[in-house]
Amino acid sequence: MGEPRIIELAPRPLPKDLTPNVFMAECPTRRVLDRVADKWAVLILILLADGTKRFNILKRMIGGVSQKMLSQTLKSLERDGLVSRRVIPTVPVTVEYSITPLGRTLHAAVDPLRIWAETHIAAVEAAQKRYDRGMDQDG
Amino acid sequence: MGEPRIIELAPRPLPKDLTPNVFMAECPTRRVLDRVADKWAVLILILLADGTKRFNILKRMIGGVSQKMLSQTLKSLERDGLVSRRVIPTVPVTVEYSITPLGRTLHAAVDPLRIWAETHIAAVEAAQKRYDRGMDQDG
DNA sequence: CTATCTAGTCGCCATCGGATACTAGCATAA
DNA sequence: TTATGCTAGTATCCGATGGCGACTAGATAG
Repeated sequence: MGEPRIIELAPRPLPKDLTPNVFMAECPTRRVLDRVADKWAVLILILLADGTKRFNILKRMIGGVSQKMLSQTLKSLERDGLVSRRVIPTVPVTVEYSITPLGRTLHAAVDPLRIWAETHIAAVEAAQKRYDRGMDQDG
Repeated sequence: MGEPRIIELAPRPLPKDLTPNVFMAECPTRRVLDRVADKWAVLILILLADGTKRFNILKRMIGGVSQKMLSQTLKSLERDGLVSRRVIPTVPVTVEYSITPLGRTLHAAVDPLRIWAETHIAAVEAAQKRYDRGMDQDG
């Protein structure tokens, strides 16, 4: 297990032009990718990119999110410098979340995912129906 | 919980130009986004976009993935029509996984995530260090 | 007969995530 | 006065998710 040698049947030598590191569990870029590849983080980023919002507003706008996951994801995003948190000492204390410039660059990268989902939803559902029907009628 | 009314403090009427549905838990696009926002799916898509690969090759190339999650994620991706599976009746049965045309369109959307991770890794790590050090020295 | 290769599946267990309850200070309702 | 609700969370319980190792099966190597 120390040296997982790559053995390919075809003479293809391994994709060198892809990227050297994201596939290694220890690489920092991999950790960042793991963070980005999170459904709640993506939805929060997209919402905050449109404008500053309070905690409960986010909670109401993101269907199915729990307080726990929302506060937890917001905390992680804040730690990563992607969103900023501002406490306003109003009568019931108000907390505003905003996207940072760094977060905005990430939003530019994740928004195509939402676009893709909306564009290709029909194709995905058709594939699912086909898969669930048969799978054994060849393909 | 039947009708979670959206109440904004500011007169902003809700982001109409963002998207109408991804934020509703029941919307199909949301389900697709949940699938896309999966770390293993992203890594598999990126690898298969470079070329057809066998199960164990993928397992060795993706650091930290378990057989269970790999076969499970591949099955989901196949069901969604994003990758195709081909069984080759060799001596120990060989299974080849390829990206489909539909999967290739998704790859075009997820690859910017990898690029972003590699580009902004330093900024994220700096933000994390700052967060872990103080947090109370304003921000 | 034992060991190895293939592509998985199964069971055990730790962690993750969802639902509910609770905090705390002020406003409204009865 | 007591009760309820609003704010932004936290704590707890418990089911779902995911990782690890063992196991399958058919053939080949020794």
